Amino acid sequence: MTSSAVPAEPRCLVWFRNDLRLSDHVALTAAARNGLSIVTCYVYDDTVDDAPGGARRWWLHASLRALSTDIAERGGDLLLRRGKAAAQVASVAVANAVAEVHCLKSHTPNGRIAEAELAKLLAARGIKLVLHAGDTLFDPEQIRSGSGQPLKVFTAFWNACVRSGSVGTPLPVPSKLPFVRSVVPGDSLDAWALEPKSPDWAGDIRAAWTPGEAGARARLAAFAAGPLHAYRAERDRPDREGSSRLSPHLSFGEVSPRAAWAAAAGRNRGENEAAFLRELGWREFARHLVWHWPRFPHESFRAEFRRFPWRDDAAALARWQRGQTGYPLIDAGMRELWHTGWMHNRVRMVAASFLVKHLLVPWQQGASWFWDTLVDADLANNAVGWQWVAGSGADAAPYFRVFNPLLQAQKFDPDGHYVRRWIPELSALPTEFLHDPSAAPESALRTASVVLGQTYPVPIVAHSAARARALAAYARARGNGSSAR
DNA sequence: TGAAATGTTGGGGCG
DNA sequence: ACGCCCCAACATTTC
Repeated sequence: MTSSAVPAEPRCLVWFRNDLRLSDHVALTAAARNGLSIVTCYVYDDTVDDAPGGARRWWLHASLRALSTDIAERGGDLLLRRGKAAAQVASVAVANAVAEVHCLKSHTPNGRIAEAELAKLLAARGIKLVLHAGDTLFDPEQIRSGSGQPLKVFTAFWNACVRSGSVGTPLPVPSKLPFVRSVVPGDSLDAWALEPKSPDWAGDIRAAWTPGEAGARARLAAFAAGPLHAYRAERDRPDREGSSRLSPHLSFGEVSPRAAWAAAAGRNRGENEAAFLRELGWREFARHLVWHWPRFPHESFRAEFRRFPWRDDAAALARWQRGQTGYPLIDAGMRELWHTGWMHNRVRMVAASFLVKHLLVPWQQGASWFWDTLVDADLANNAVGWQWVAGSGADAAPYFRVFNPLLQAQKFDPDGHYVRRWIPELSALPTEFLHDPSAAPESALRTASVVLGQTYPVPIVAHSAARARALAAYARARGNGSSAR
């Protein structure tokens, strides 16, 4: 195919990023209103350090296929390009002689760099770049303290958000979308080979999820009709279907935060609706922090944690990754993550705390594993979550809040359904011993065919000793801090 | 969006 | 009747 064709009519370009939807898409809606024909594109940039990990590549493949279909049904064509985002978008824009490029504004360091480079490339050709704020409910740049500073405490941040105005109604898919084909060719999705081939490890993930805008809307509707009504308490129960499971859909932008807000913020907003909206608030807060502190994803926000005596323990990290720590709740979570690309939030907190505090492994190593295995991995949420657990972040859990995996299991998986589901080798143990097999009597282990150290590991560390070690390490880091100041 | 150690209180058993 | 002890239950402090 040649690329010399000149478009017959004036065009604009909509660049899809982490916003793989047609409804409530402010950039698409703006483009649909400006009277120009619309070319659409997506760029897969795997040259950046926050390129999608394995689980997200699988999801991206399915989601792009869904978006391509949705666009094709409306007479369009999603052009696929691979490489540096700014260069690719600019080349598509120039070849199609577009007047404007529309996209949603990013909050990540790499996203912002791409926008700046793109603006420069386009300006040199007289093309306008129009950035739209549509990835958050409230523009994270605009929310400030009374003295104009960015906010470091969640509650103050969320109060400022809520005070700043009401959240708008989600936009429908534009009724008229004058899509046209690009005059230059793109890649085929299959050629990107985003799906695992040999071995195909995505079987369980495929069964657990329906990527794409339609799947996202169905999930939101099912959540709003059911679990939302008991969300405040049930969201803490990994043994039940109490959470929204919207995170991967939100992270790819298959559903907008505004649509999620609208599903819970309507009439009779009670404690359950408020609790869900508050979780959307943490997503906003994470974007706010990363916007104002672009180093947040990479280094500890609080200085004393940059000199923390972390351990370089590849063996411990590997056991944590594989779900072989000997603490059933943690191992169940890590195996749920590996098999489904997702882990219940309560278990994420306990498992993350265990890596950082019981094993003293730097939070970045845990964040990196989550990045590769979570289908919902999001740069801001991931870093803010890990730093919250580690105690190194803004408005973080105090360092001495060390989760006791046994107590957490007894409290949030009281009947052991969650642990039994993911650790079948322990499933025959009576519930009273299930969460702490190393304390079970020999007879119970024998009856359940559990041989500690063989069929299931002995705990990698003893809880009380590990807790004491973590507190001592923190005291050392803090002590160093005050003397070095 | 903790847990453990420590302190306080009050009922009941008992000499 | 009274003081003493034990200890569970609850509250506070500390990590």
